[in-house]
Amino acid sequence: MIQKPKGTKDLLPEESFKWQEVENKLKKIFDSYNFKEIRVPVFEHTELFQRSVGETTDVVQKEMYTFEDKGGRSITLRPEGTAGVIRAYLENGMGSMPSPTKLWYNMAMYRYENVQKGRLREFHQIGAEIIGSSSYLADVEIILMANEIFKKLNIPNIKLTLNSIGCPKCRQEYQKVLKEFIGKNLEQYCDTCKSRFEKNPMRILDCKERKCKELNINAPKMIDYLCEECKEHFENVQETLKNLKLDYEINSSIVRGLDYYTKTVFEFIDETTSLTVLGGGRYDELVQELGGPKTSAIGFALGVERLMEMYKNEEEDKKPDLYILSAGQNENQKALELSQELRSKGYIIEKDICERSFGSQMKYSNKINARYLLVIGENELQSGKAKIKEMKTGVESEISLNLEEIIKAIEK
RNA sequence: GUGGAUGUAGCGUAGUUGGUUAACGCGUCAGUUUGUGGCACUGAAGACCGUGGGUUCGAGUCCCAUCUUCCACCCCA
Repeated sequence: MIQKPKGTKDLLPEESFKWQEVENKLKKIFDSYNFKEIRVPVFEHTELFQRSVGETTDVVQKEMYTFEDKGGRSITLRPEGTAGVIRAYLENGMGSMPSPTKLWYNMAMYRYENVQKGRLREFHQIGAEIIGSSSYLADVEIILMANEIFKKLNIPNIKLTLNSIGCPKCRQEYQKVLKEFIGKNLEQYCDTCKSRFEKNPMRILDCKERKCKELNINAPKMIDYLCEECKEHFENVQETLKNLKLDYEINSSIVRGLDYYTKTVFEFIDETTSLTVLGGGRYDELVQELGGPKTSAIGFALGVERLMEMYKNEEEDKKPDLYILSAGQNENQKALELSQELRSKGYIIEKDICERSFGSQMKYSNKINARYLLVIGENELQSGKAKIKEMKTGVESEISLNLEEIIKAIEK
């Protein structure tokens, strides 16, 4: 038997219904903030991700599904959503539409990772982006909207953590100080940290090795080296969140795994698994980096599979309103006609399509939890009268065999 | 990429120190029931025991490899 590729998942009806429920709820939230949906290609030119996500990141270095197509182009299955969205924003001239542009997406992502809990090779992210605002108010709006998701879905034990990683200006200054600090004990750090020292020293603060963590305890913090503008921006964000009574925690070790982030970065963490369910931040340089005009932006991405782990179904999938039981050529024909008419009126109708026996159809109608049962046999066809039965109570009533009467009976 | 565990019908399991046609429960389908479901009873279908090698007269049981799934590291959503 051929199995599905490693790190992929089949969504069976029971679960896909749960996904729909969540998707519908999120759609309502996005609508209420006036975000519009965007859909972009699953694959892009590899260069797009190299330029945006960053050449030195793990995502680009070892996790991308990259291949050459038959025309010799280097193509990559998207490992994240923002790059493609910004590319589409620029390519379609969305910058000349009323600004800011507020977009959301729900797309599959692809990363060649080692599979484990909450980690797949094909996974889904629901994300949102505000393009064209440098104000702290945009930060607040995107964080509020993210927070709304957990509230509306009744998901407890979610912690919001915040940090600011500054802008290229203050980061340069900070990195100098940081390198000085780390440089003193560089020998004691792990190998990956050592290799990051020159290219991207800030990533060292994110190392989970116990030894490195200890060494980092007294490391200078980015927030202490923010330039005036970044500092004020971050203070405004915090001030506003406090006024809104939205709890958060400053975590100076959040640096995010993608290079394009600036200023505010944040993560919503599931405290029971300590997995990041939603992560995001500001990216004021990315639009320019991808060839557009200087444009500030901020966004987040939510791991759908991770969210689903925490979400408890609130509704049940719909059951058939009516099962029409029939046996015999003419009877089947009548059942088919009635089914089609009822279906076009929006009712969920099930009928025999296997030419099964009376008894089998009875059992089947019960198994699929049909609300009502209508029997069409020889007698009914001749007399024009039929019995319709409410399955739950077993109560039967006689009706004329026509649309109006059937609808009246099942609407009861 | 590194380390550890796992793998028997759709699902959950049994399978005794290697020894004939791989067992059970649930589920599926059908019959008892050409005219009313759930219960019960009867029967049927469904597994080359993850895959490929090897050891052996003989392998679901032992060995090797490989894949999958799960866990940890790493990284991230």
